[in-house]
Amino acid sequence: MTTPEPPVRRARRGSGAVTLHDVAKLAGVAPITASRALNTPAQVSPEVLRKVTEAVSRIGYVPNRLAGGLASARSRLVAAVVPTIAGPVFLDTVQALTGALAEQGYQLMLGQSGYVDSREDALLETIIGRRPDGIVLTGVMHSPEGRRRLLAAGIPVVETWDLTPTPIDMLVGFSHVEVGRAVVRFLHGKGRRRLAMVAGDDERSKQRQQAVHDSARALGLPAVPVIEVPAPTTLRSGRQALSALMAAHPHTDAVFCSSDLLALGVMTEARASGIDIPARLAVMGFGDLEFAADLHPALTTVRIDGNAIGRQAARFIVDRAEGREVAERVVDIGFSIVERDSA
Amino acid sequence: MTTPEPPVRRARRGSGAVTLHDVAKLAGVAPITASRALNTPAQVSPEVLRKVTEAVSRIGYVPNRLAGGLASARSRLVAAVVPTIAGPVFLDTVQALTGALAEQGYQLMLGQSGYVDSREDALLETIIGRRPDGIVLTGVMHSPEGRRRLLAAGIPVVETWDLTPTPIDMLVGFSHVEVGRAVVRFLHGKGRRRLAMVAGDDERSKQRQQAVHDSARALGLPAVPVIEVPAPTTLRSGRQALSALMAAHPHTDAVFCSSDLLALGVMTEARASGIDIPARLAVMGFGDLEFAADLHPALTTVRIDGNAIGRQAARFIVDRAEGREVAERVVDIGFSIVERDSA
DNA sequence: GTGAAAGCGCTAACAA
DNA sequence: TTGTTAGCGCTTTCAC
Repeated sequence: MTTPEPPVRRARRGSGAVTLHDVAKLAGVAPITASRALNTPAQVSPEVLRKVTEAVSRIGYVPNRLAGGLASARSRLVAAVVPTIAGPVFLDTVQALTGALAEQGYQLMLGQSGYVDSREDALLETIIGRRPDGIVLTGVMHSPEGRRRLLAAGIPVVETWDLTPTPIDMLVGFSHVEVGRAVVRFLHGKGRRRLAMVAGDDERSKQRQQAVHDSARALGLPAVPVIEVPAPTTLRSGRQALSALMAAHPHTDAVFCSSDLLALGVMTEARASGIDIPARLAVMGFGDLEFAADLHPALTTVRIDGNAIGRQAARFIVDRAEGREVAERVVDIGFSIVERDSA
Repeated sequence: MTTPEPPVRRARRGSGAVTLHDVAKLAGVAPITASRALNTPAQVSPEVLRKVTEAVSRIGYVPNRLAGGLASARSRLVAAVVPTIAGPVFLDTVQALTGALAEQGYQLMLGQSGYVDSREDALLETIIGRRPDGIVLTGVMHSPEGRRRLLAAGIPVVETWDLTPTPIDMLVGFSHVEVGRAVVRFLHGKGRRRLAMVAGDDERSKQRQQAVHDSARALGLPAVPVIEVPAPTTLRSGRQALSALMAAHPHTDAVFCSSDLLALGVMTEARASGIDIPARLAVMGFGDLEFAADLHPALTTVRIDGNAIGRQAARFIVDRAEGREVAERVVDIGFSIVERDSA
């Protein structure tokens, strides 16, 4: 007579990977102690710390952050949304963000809002599904519906590259209106009177356009024609825009472009059609990308410190994730006009 | 007289977020059924599907992918490593990768190997910790130690932008040796005899250098001087390189640059010092970035389809993650020489 | 087609 | 300082 078999425990086999359990066993401590040794080493005795550290390197343990994130409700993941990564404008910001986050043990997930047929809500859904500790919106407009979902999910949000009057949460940017004004003052101060703009069709560009328009009027300058080009801006659209501009407004003596790449396009077209820069036409860019200083003539442009924006955004999110209250939720990173040869 | 209180269950409160349990309750089914309705709708009855779908949208349920990934050992996360995101070379690849993965419900994590004081093993550790379903190495060299760790972790690896003889796992790229040969043949065919190179100091560039050197010798051309510039390549280093080159080798009649940005720098410097392109000096780039066609003169360059590389890499990884065996693990994406005006 | 039970690997809460 | 217990939210396994 046989005793009834106990129910067969068909335990799900783990992935076979080394787990914290293995470390703990090898070190002769409880798993939680091993966990503490790794996460808050100050809380364990030097002896335990040593044993755990040794066990970790002996068996090549790499903590499973999925499990850690699930248990602690802190994923150490940060999402960044850009219109497209292919435009050079936000690269510095993304780079700085990635780097600064990595230094703190956080990682960046990249989302592109401008990608073909990706509806905003689908993007938000994939992002929220990862339960990131924060989300950085860069050069991105978002629907009221999107704002609500983000807020509802309780995810800290940093908006960047703008200074909206009603931020969702945190904000690091600068005033595009001020940029518009400063550029008009600058060009006016250089004796330019017939200004024009070549501008991308994004929201921030529109703000600068409006400011340029208003400032020009205030200074008694003629109306400022605007050639709109689709975002993302390219060298090609800069060339086309200048040729359209000169056809319609041949007496233009200064062009403010909404990106350095557009400015390069304008300069390229100018050279191809024998327009002297800056004698006949002043050209200003926006962004101060790395190449701006080395163009010929060197590009006068509006310097935006994308790197600083990225670092501040990272600081905001890490502070919030670590439970530190963020005193000032809005940082104006400012801008400056870098005067070179093209204007 | 009071009955003894049951032991207080201080259950850890959930984050308060809506879970699959809530959906199931609302739909009147078991959680696992709700799970199936969402993940494998073909397995449930239309009636159940309807109820679950409705419940989801009613309470705004967003699945927790951390939990899902932990339970299923499939994170639907893919890591990409680039030297730095700030250089324009790999942008198309990263963009295509992000987009193609997003379409399949996967997400991209970005890692930069060239960031300050980030040791390779630290980067690998953070990546492996997320248990990604795949990792894409782009323009990145990796130590034998790194290869072993990746392999040991069982993570599918796609190397890109090169055709190494001993791939770790999967590979999508092209032959830099062939590029070097083709460029020399092309320039030789155009009657150029005194070739030179301006080259970044990365490994792939070295392969092209060697090939150029060998091909030139085979054709009986004089030795090809190389001006090395640090990676990432910039417009500025292109300018400096040309001026150094012309000082040392004034009779050079063709320059092959290891990036379009370098080529733009060379062209800029040439113009600044009155060197006519292409009459006096032919210039070739590498990459065929978006701006190349619109330069003045339009840049003759080696076209690399970074977008296709990204899409193929995504396909490799998704195929593997979905359990489809990848028949051919190496894809040569090829290249072509785009003849324009500069050479 | 649907469900109960168990567990993925980790950490919060409590207790000692 | 260390350990026990009970989950985090989901999917696998097995059974019906």
